[in-house]
Amino acid sequence: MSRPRTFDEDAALEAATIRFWEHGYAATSVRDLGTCMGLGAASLYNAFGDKRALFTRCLDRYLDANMRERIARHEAANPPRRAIEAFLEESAERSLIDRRGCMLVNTALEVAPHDEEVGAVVAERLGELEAFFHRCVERGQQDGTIARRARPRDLARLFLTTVMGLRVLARARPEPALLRGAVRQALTLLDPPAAETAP
Amino acid sequence: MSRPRTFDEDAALEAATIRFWEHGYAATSVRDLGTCMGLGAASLYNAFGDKRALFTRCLDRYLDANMRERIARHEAANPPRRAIEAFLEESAERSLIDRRGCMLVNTALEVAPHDEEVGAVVAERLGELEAFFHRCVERGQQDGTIARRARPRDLARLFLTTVMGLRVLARARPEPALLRGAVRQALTLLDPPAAETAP
DNA sequence: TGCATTCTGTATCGTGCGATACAGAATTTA
DNA sequence: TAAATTCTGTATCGCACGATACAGAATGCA
Repeated sequence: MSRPRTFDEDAALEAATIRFWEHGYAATSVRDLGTCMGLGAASLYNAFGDKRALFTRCLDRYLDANMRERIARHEAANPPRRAIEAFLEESAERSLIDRRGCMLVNTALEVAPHDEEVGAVVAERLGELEAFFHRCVERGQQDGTIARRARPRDLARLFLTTVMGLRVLARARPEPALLRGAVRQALTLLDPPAAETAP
Repeated sequence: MSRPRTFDEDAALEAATIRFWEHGYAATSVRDLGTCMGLGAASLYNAFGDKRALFTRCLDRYLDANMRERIARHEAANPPRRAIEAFLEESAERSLIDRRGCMLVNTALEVAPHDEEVGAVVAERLGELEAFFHRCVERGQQDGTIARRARPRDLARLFLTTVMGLRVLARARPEPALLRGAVRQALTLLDPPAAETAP
């Protein structure tokens, strides 16, 4: 009943997500959003509530399409050790290619400290990423591809920290050698003691 | 000649720095600054130029009083390996105690991507921190306190990444076990191969 | 066809922003 | 003491912000 929408809600959300991703929360105005979504102010408020509600929908959308997608993809396609390697390497390469950075990291710094609800979402998603690393380390240690000397909990914590750090560094120093070097060094923690790796 | 200032420029800069540190660049208004600095708008603009010029002075000030001070202090008081350990541990503890996070990290994400000059300052300071780690690793490898298997360049890059990552995580998950675990794991890279540390 | 309902475009609200104008107060130099 | 210069408090500029009001357009249902 009644008049139907003349715009594609999903496409509009996608456009808004990109805008928030590129410019952050505060620096994106409702007029910016309306323009890039192709909506008047009335349609925007009618369909999505206020700016903050739209942002949280975009954040969830981004995290599903990026973080969760990446975890699932690497975990499905690779054995545990390789999944860790692939995730970290992809994080570095994405940071080098895409100047927008990571919306999760941007949000963790800009919004999370001043917004309890957003903060909880960010914390939960960081927990998911940590859990991914933790699973992979445990399984890799079981199948012998990952050195057993490290505690899975701490290793997962460091990998999580490394991903966050890569995203920050990339914003000011998008240098391949820097990011790849950091990843290479982090991944040495997976190697067996090595000392004499020879047969 | 002429009427002298009735305020302490250094104290005013300190107050402005704290404000920018806590709220970031965009979310700090010139009126906020005037209030916390105890200045009218005219005095503020007369003494410091516009908002952006004041910010860059505050950023430099912050980095001198924090990052450079910390590097110098740890490097002067400790042998190289211990300097790295102390710096990373202090980074974690500061992140846990001080909810403001690190102004360098905040700026790297909020301002650097949209401001070439600020971006150059951030990149240069990150380079200083990387150089500190690099020096310590090289010296520690020479005096035998740091394992020789790692490349100093990559190890320095990872430590830099770790510090950045800690600051991000702390904003959304200020959990001692998380930050300390990551630091503990990063520092194992300094240990000799260890192979069978067991009895 | 006509009523109820939901969309959409436009105009506008009140607020706070960065920045400036200006007059008067305070100080040095002559 | 008078002139010149620089500070300071206040008032205000034009603008963009997030949000809303309202009338008209478009649909479903009776």
